Amino acid sequence: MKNLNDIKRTEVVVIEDNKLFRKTLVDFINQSSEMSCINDFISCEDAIEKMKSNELDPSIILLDIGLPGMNGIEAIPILKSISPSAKIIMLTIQDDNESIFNAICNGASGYLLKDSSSDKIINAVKEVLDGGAPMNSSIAFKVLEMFKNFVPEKKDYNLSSREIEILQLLVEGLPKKLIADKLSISYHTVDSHLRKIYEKLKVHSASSAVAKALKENLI
Amino acid sequence: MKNLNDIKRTEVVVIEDNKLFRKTLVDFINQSSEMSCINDFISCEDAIEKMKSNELDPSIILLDIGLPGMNGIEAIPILKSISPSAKIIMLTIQDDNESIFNAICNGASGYLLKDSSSDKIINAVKEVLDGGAPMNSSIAFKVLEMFKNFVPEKKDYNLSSREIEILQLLVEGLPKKLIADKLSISYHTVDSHLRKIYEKLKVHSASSAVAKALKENLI
DNA sequence: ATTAAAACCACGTGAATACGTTATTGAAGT
DNA sequence: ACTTCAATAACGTATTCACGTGGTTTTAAT
Repeated sequence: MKNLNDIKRTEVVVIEDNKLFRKTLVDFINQSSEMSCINDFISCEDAIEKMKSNELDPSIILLDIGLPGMNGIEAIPILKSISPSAKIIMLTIQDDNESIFNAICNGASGYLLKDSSSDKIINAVKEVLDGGAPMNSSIAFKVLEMFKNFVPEKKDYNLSSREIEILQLLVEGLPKKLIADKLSISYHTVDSHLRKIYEKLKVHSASSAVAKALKENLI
Repeated sequence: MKNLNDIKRTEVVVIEDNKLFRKTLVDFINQSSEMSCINDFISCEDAIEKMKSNELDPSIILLDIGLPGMNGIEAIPILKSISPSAKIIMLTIQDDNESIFNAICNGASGYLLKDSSSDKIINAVKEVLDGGAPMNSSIAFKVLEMFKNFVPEKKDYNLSSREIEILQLLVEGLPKKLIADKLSISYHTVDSHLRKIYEKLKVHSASSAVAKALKENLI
């Protein structure tokens, strides 16, 4: 029972429906010298209600996804609104892209699988407090895969730099005349550049050119 | 000196210009029982040449970014073309978004900072072979940040479903008349829908509407 | 030096567009 | 019952557009 009050321990909240796993987690946290589990909940609804009324403000929330009632992902933004400074670490068996994607977009700070060793979990808490985003390397792999999907490989239409410049202004919504003004060139020059752009992109309207430019990252 | 030939060791190649760090890495790899460093290079040019002529086919390439001559990021696709099954782990001091982004897009399988412990590096190799993508949690954090930037939070412009339908066709590059034909409605109806869309999106041209629709994922 | 390509400019025409204004219908909400 | 609103439709007009066709100048590569 030494060192209990020597330093301010990191306050952790656990939200997990499985009784055994929850107990294991809580015990593990309390056994460490740096952390203390100030509360544990069986559901998000419970956590949200108690955190509101009791004004709990943990530094870390360990959150399962597969919970009865409100699932962990939906709970993220709500928990964040109650306790804005809390960092949320997902601790779950769900490792499908959809879950990972939504957790990230909702603002989770870390994503571990439940089969992680207790050491890893404790360590993840430290890393999150340190500004990191701990995740299993298999999760990281999926994130990278998704990431790559977001970046379309750009075909090369051989646009000159001037053409790209004009395409950019077109994407900004400027009509030919204003493009001409902005570049201090004649309307007719913009016109002939645009024709060349249409030809290269194989389109026949400004809208199509804009769509192609944005979809294929030409700008 | 036992166990040297008991099992097939994972063949690793190191590309790193700093002599001391390279030696440290190589020694560490060779001291482990699972891996063996079959070659180490001071530059990408060196590695590419020798790997081509000697038909080296390592399972893992540890690759620095900040190399004299060709940098590590440019080298990724070349190394992959020579040795397609090789997984590449970046091991570098560069932790700017640009470098991370490019390494990922070029197909790196892992991304560690040089200050990682040797244990972590050895472990990363195992994780990569296991289909994971090991990375420091600070790197992971940056990846998540970039990831979130790719997913624009969509504002709600209160477009009706019909308006969205028409906006989609506009994005496909169809002129009003063809949109009308496709939906079997009058040109004038499309026209008035588009006016409403422009009004809601606060734009004044088809191009701008297309740009906004694509940038903000309205479709 | 010659060639090629990018960037520049001009005129005209028919088509398409943006927008003011007005109006009918039917469904959803109060 | 009343109102609001999406969806439909129409007419006119000034503006902008796409594209045919004709150029010049500047820059870069051979």
